[in-house]
Amino acid sequence: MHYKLREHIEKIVPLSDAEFEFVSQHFTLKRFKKHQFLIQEGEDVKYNYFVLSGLLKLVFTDDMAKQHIVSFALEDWWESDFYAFYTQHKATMSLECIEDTEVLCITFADYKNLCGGLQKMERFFLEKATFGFIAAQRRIVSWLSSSARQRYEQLLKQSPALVQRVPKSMLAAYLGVSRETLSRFSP
Amino acid sequence: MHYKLREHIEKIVPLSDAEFEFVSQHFTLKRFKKHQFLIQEGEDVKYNYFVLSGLLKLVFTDDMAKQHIVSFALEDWWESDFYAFYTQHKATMSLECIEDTEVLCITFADYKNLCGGLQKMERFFLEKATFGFIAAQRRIVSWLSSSARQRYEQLLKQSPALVQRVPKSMLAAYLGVSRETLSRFSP
DNA sequence: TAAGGCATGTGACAAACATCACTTGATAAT
DNA sequence: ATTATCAAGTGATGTTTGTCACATGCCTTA
Repeated sequence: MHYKLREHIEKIVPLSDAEFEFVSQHFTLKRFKKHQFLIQEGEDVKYNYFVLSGLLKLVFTDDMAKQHIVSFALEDWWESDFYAFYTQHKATMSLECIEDTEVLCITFADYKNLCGGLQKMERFFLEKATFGFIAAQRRIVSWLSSSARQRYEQLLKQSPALVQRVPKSMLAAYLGVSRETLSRFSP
Repeated sequence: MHYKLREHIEKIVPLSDAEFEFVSQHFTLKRFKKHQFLIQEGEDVKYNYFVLSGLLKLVFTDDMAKQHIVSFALEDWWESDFYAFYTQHKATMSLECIEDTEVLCITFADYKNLCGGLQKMERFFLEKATFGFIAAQRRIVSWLSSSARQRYEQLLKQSPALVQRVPKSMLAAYLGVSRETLSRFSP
């Protein structure tokens, strides 16, 4: 069961059958339909999510009610409002389905328990957090050093699969440009 | 020795004297003068640095030879070209002193050794990486949802100590606006 | 089949920001 | 004491991007 999770973890740390059985017990499977919310701004954040299939967007809504896409989550990604999840505060962002999506959920208590019970999993999450930080910092660098058009072209190169699965208006909300400006980039 | 490091770690995990002695053995103390480089773009990244005193800037230089400040490192911060450090690639950024600075250095081999030898330290670094990621994501959100002027005002509020220690031209390079534009924000 | 919703493109104009050139004042070096 | 060097402010001008308005085409659903 959940062979995708096992393969994902074993890219970083090898697991015996018994160890993976222990890991499995901490997760529950959930399914969501397009447009459903996994996290709503202002509510509690019960889970960290591992995406088995489908596509999610993590959205921040500003004072002008304008929506900004902080991150997309495809297959094999972990996603949540991490600040809210790790500190047990209310959500400052929402997490919404762009497509029908299957996820494995883990509560904060189970996350702690899993890391405490199996050192390999602490190492796994350390690796994930480290490279998550590096990826976020690279995005900051690309903001600092490139124009909106260049960032769009980088995205086309680096994530062609994503580009084909989401409307351009969402890519605009992710890149931080208006829909109209992005529309004028094509030629 | 290195009581600052001990206090810093003990904010997250308590340590016995023997445990801290073990931790200490993995670090070496170095001193640098203003304008010296701890990391040079294109070279190997031997260390991750913990800042005891002073101030560093992590700089990315683009194709137009324009310099962008990815991050400042004050007392009690960890800093390095993390991608290069963790993957043992060549540096893509440089790390330079803004003031005379004292750091504790740890090599990648010693980092691995420390995490393997003392589980608490793996938990410590997991906590650091997690909240480092969250902080980077918040900076992305502020890029997406605010103007240059608003980001400057946020910085003035959130890091008044930093603002007083670095020239405005560096704040501009950190915020991603020109020196001249930032200069016109004051009134 | 008709009607509504959504994604997309485009023109006109305004706002934000960058760039270049020049100046001033403070600090550091000889 | 004099010259460099650097931080910082400011005017003039151009580029990039946002906003508003409207049109088109596609898909869905009653």
